[in-house]
Amino acid sequence: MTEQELQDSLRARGQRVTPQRILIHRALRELDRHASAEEVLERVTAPLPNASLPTVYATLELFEELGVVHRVPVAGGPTLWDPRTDGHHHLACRSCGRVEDLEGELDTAKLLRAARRRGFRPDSAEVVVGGLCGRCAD
Amino acid sequence: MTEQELQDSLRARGQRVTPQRILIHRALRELDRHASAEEVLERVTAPLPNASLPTVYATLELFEELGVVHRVPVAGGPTLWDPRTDGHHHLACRSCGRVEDLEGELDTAKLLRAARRRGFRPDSAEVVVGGLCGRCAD
DNA sequence: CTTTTTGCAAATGATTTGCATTAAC
DNA sequence: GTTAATGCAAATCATTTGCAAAAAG
Repeated sequence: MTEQELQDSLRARGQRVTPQRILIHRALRELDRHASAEEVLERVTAPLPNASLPTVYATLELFEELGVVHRVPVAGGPTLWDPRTDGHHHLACRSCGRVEDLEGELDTAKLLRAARRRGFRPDSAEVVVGGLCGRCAD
Repeated sequence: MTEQELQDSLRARGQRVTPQRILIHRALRELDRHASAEEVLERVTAPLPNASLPTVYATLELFEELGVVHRVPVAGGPTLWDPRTDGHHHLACRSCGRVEDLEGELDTAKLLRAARRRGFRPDSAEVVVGGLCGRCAD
């Protein structure tokens, strides 16, 4: 998502366009990996020395509602934020906790049907492949 | 997993069999749903009034290493513990945070291959279907 | 000018650590 | 007897809240 699209998305919901929001979005794009709120703040701190964690948290949550980012809950660590907005899968190292994107098709039709049968209204189906990353598989 | 199997599993790793461990395992089986450490403690407190949270946390982590339980990271809440040891999938309500088991087959061979191509040594592939549960889909 | 957003300080909630005591083996 | 496991109190880590000041529209 471009900066212009973010601004449009914000205005469309009556949300204000602030330097913090622009910079947090830019930080996520530039980090180009799953980052924690702390990591985002660090990156935002260079251009905006007084930026605060509460603002980062509030903004990431807002972005999630706007569909700008995905929240990736992590076992035993801070939740990570993923700037990709398309449905995709994840690799999670159970030793170091690292989470990476994983490309690949998957036929989830059967599972989604099972979910609906349970009264659930599904809107995503993502796989987490667990195991050991190359570095930890020693 | 039966109580006997748990004891064998503990002894096989040189771990001691304690009433706390037996009762925490029993609590998980009897709760028969994804429970938080707090909820496990509550249930253990009846037979063992002095049981403590640190012991519950340490024990659940040990059980995870033994493959006795699964840890389910939850966004915006305490991590939940799942007494099922077979690979299975999850439904996660993005409104109330509830997590339920989901039965169903899935061909993950292609994804696992992609994971290995990335130097990853995968040992599980589980789907999280996100959306709204029946109650929250109003 | 009005209302939202921000930053700061403090609060909360979950989980972990240090350490003396207790219990398994 | 030795060593690991437990319970307690206190610490830590991630995240949220209250509120006055600053900034967006």
